Amino acid sequence: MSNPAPLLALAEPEGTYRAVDRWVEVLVDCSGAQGLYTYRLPIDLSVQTGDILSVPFGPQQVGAIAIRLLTTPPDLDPGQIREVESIVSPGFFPPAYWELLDRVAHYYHTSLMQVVKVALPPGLLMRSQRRIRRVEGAEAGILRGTAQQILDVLKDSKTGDYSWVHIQRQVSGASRGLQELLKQGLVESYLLPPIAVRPKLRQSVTLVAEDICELTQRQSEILDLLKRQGGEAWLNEFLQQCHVSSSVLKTLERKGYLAIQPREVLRTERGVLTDEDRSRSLTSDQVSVLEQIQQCQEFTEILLHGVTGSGKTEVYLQAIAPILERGESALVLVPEIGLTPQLTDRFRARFGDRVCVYHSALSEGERYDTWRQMLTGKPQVAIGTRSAIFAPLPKLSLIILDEEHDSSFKQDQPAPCYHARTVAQWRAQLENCPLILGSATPSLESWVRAKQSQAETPNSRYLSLPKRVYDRPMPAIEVVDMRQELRERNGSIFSRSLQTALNELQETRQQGLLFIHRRGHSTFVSCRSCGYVMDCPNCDVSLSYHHVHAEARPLLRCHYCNHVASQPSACPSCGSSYFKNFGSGTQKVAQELGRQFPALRTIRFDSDTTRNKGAHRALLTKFAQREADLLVGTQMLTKGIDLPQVTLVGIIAADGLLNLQDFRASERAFQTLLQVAGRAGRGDEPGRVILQTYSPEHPVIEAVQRQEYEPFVTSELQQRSALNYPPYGKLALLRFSAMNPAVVQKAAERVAQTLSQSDDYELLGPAPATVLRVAGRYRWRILLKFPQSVVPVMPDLEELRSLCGSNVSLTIDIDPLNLI
DNA sequence: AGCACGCCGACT
DNA sequence: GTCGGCGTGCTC
Repeated sequence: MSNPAPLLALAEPEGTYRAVDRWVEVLVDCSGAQGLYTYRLPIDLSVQTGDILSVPFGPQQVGAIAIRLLTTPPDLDPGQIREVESIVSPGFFPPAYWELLDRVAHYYHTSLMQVVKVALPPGLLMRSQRRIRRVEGAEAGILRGTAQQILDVLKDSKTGDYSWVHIQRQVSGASRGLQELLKQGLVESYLLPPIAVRPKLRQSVTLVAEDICELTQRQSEILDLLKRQGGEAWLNEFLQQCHVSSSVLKTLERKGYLAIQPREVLRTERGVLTDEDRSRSLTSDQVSVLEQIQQCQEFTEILLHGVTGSGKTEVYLQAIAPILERGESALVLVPEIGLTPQLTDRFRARFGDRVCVYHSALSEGERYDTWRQMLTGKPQVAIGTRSAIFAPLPKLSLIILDEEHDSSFKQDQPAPCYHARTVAQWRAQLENCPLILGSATPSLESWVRAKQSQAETPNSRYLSLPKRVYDRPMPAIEVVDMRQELRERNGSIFSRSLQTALNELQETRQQGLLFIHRRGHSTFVSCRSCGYVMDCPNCDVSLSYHHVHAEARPLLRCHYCNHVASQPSACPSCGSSYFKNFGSGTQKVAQELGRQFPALRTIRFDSDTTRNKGAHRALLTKFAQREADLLVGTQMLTKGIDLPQVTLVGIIAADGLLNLQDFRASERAFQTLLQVAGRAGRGDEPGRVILQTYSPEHPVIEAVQRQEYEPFVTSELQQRSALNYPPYGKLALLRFSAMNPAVVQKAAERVAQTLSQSDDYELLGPAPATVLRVAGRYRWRILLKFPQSVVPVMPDLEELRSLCGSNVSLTIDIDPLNLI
C-alpha cells in the first residue's frame, strides 16, 4: 500500500525470531572511548548498520552508531557483554556516506564520532542526564558558600531538581558544594535515561478493506468518504468531517474495514506562500554556462564566476530543474540561511514542496524531521548552511556552493574544523556528480584550482558570467578621500558627496544602503581625560557600546563572552564625566544620520537588530515595501540582498577592513567591498557607490574602484606564492588554552620545542592569541606552514597532547581561516 | 561524561 | 592513623 504525501509511514522493523545470539559493534558517543564496542542484540530488536542506538556504557546510557553486525561470538568474556537498550532512530547511510565521514575525520584529525555529530541532527545521540534533587525533610546545618548556592538554585525549581549541567552553569566551583550536600544527605544525584528526539505521532485512519457488505448506511458513507480522500486521513480531522463519534470508527476498525494507528508527522518548515515562479529567459552567457554545466554528468568541479547581478541563481534553478525531473536530488549550500530569505523563497516558488531547508535555527524537532525526510528516498532540493553538506540525500546529482568565497563555510569553533567547500569536493567525487562553486569574487583557492592546467586538475572548469542581466551597467564607484574632507573642514563622518547623495535619495524616491565595517574594537568606551578603557572582566577585550533607546541607559557588552555591564556616568578610574564611546558602530552612524538627516527614514540591519528568528526577513520586507529610505548595516549587507530599487551604496570607512593583521586581509577586503558595491543598480535605474577611505591609494581600493578581479588576484597570488601562503603552501594551526596563563605558555613552548626538530614545515610561534583571554581561558597558538613542494604530514596530535598536561586543551585547525 | 581507584598532604 | 584533595584510566 502506498502512502499519500503528507502521511509518512515509519518503517517499523519486523521482529524476526532468531535462535542464535547476535552481536553488534558500535561507535559510542563518549570522548576518550576510542574504537568499537560490542553489544548483544536482544531477540526482539532488529538492528541494521547505520542505526542510531542507545546503549549502557558504564553507569549511564549513551548514544551509539551500529557499525558492524556479528554472527560469531566476539573474543570477549561473555559476562562483560551488555545488551543494546533500544534503537533511537533507524537509518541507513550508504557506504559512500561513511567514506565521506571517514575522510573528514582523517583530514581534520578528529574522531569519527565528532564528525558523525556534525552530520546528524542534534538530540539523536543523547546520553543519560545526571540530575540533582533535594531530599525532603533533611535539615541543613552550616554550609559552605557553594553548597548554599546550590540549595538556593534548587529552591527555584518547582520539581526540586535540576540537571547537574544547569547547576554547574549557575554556581562556579559547584562540585565541592555538591560533595558536601551529598554527604549530609541534603540532596541526591540520579541518572535520568536519555530522551531522544522522536518522530511526532498523530492518530490516522487508513482504509483497509473495500468490499462493502452488511453495513449501515452511515458506515458505508464514511468508508466512501475515506476512499474518495485516497484512503487516508488524520483521525481528528476525519471525525469532524463526517460528524460522527469515534465509536463509529472503532466499530469499523473492529470489523476490519479500516485501521486507526499512529503515524509520523513531519514538522518541516513550510515556506511563506509565494506565487509560482517560472523559468526566466536567459542571456546568451547564461545559456552557454547552463549548457556546459549540463554536459557534466560525472564528477566535475565548476567555478562559476559571475559578477554581481549576472543571474547566477537563475542558472542554478535551471540546472536543478531537469535533475528533479529525472528523480534525482540536488544540494545547495549558502553562507547563512537567515540572511538569504530571498533565495529560499525563490527556490520554493520554483520547486514547491520539493525544497527542504536545513539549518541551525530550526528547532530540534524540525531538524530531526527534515533529516528524516531527506532519508525517505524522495528526490528533493535541500538548501542549507555549512553542515548541510552532510545531508543524506538520495541520488545526489548536483552540489552547489553559492558565495563560495564566504568564510562562514569554515567551522573554526568545535572540532572538526571543516570547510564545507573541501567536504563538498570529496562528496561530489564520491557521488560522482558535478560541484558548482559560485561567486562574484572567488576565493584564491578556488581560482587557482579552476585555472590550473587541465593536466593538474582534469576535472575542473572555469565558467564566467562577465555581464549583468538585461545589459544593466555595473555601478560607478566613486572613491572619496576623507583626509581631503577634513582638510576642507568637513568633520562629519559623511563626506560632502555622500551628504548630497543622501539628500537626493528622498527627492528621487530611491533607496540606499550604508555599509559600516565594525572594526574589531571600534565601539569601545574610554575616558578622554585619563584614557581608561572599559574592559571585560573575563576576556582581554574592551567592551562594546550599545545604545538601546534614547531614554534607556546604554549597555556595554563583551562580544566574546556576552558579559553585560551598564555604562558608568563617570570614569571609574579618575572620576571624569568625559567618559564616552568611541568609533563608529552602526548605532553611532544611525544616531548621526538622525541628527544630520532627520527626514531620512532608516533601518538598522546588524546582528543586534536581527538576532530574533525572522527579524531578518521582517526588516528586509519593510525595506522592500519602501517603509524606509536607507538600510544601515555591517557585513550582513554583503550577503544575499537583491533589491532592485537600491541605487545608492555608501561605504563609511573602508579602512578598518584593510588593516587587519592577517595575510588574507586584502582578499577579504576586496571581496567584501565588491560585494557591497554590487548591491547597487540591480534594477532599471543605474547604481552608484560612494566609498569613503583614508587611504585611497591602497591597492585594494584601486582594484575595487576599477572593479577588476583578475589583475588584483594575480598580484595577490604572487605575494602568497612568495611567502608560501595558501593557496600554495598549507597551514595548520595549533590552539592551546587553559585557565592558568603560565601553564598554557609552558605547554605551547614545550610543543614548539618538539615541533622545531622537523624540517617539513616552517614553525611560527608559539604566540599568545591576539585576544589572550576569552571567558577566563588563556590562549596561545602555533602556526605550521608547509611548503608547496612537500606532501604535508601532520604531527601526531596525541603525542603533542601528552606534552601538555591534562588541564591544557590542544586543538588543531587544518587550513585555518581565522588566525586570530 | 561519570565514576572508581589510587596516590599524596593536613587533620582528629 | 584517616580523611579528603584530585590526577588517571576505564566503560563492551
